[in-house]
Amino acid sequence: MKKSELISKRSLEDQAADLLREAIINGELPPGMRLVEMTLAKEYGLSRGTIRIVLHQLGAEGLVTQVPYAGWSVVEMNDQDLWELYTLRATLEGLAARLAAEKITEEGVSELQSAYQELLELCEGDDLHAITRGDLALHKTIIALSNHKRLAQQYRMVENQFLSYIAAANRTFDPHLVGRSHEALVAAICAGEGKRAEKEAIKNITGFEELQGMKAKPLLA
Amino acid sequence: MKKSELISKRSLEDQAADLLREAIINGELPPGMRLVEMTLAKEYGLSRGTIRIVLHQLGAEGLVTQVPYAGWSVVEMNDQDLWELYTLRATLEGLAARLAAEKITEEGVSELQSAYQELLELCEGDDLHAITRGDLALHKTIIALSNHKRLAQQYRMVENQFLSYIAAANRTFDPHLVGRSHEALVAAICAGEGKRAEKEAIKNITGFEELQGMKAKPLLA
DNA sequence: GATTGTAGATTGGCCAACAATCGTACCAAA
DNA sequence: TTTGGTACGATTGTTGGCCAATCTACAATC
Repeated sequence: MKKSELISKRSLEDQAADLLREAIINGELPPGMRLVEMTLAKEYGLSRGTIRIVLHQLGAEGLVTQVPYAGWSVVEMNDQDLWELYTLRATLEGLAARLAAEKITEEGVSELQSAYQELLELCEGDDLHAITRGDLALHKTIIALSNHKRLAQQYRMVENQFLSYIAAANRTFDPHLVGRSHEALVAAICAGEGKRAEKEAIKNITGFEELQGMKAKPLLA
Repeated sequence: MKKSELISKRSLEDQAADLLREAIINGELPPGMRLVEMTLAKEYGLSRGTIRIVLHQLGAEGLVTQVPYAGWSVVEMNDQDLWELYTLRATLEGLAARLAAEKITEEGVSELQSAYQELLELCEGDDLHAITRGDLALHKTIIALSNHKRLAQQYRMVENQFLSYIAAANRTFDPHLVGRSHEALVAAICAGEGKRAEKEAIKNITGFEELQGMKAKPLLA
């Protein structure tokens, strides 16, 4: 543990960005909600300039949109947006799974296995939000194992937009489907089979896609 | 053509961001170059606050980095970064090619063909920079045909980082390889064969990857 | 040589002000 | 009823100045 991480030295900009991002992802600030610079500034006890930078930041992340001189608002998503998020997420996660499998280590295997075990245990219970978090944790582990900073960043962006939709629609994952459906994926990565891992990762997400009743063509032929 | 695009009403922030981005991509501002807020402000005739937002913007795009209280600088890339850009670009372009093929129209075919023809003609000459631009235009056409805003945005980010490296290394594409190598890709898309288009797109980029003498494992098995 | 000031440069963040623009409500004319 | 204008309030766009926090490099000290 690095000492430097214990001393909170993050800029107010970053901290405020985290809070605002979290609020959007949690659904506290629902899609379409208007965000006024001055109001946020007072709310967070910061100046308008600082908030301004934060909003531009979140704009780049695709969480808020701005109409010139009119104002900021939390993004609203339509079917096209949902489709974009699904296809992108599946593709990025496919790449991550492939890379993770290709460079898997013993340590990586145990990390992955423990994340998977934890998810399975959570699926025994009925705390849907906990299951959702467990599922995300597993996926995040795979992304981390791919050791690809840009991939991780882009995946995070997609995931955040996805989460903001989920929260607004008040959806959770189906616990029966979540648990076992990752078995093949985890196995493929641990076995170091990149090609298969990629396929399984994409199948996982496109499978969920159909669950949502979307009309999109599955990415896996 | 939208009228709104004809009326120049863009904010100074956006215009400045474009200029600065272009300067980095062109290599005018080489990797590692220090960027001082006050200096840029005077240079562009803007206030420090405006420049500040622009720098944060470009930071989110991965073109500049900031060390707290120390300053901004144009990103420098190492082998890991190059590898990340290649893998990500290949994957994104693979998805784009697949989607473009799946929803190709007659109009799309002619757009693609004309971009391809133009590239071929440019390859007859010896203006390397023009060939490079033609190549980028073809790829951009494919991205546009996929009709996927988020994919386009992420591809643009990757491409910009890639270009900033290219400019710094003073590289151009090999005209002999560029021209014909896209034939199969264009054909697959026009034929509406998504799976094949995806494969060809990835092959194209990973082929170039090996050209650069990189040790990365090709994405196509 | 290693450590410890110290000074200058630069960012971090705040504030107040004004300009530009948008949205709306309202009024007038056809 | 519809169209057009206009006045107004709200909000963003942009500026300039200000001071604190921090980094960097270099000098001074042991």
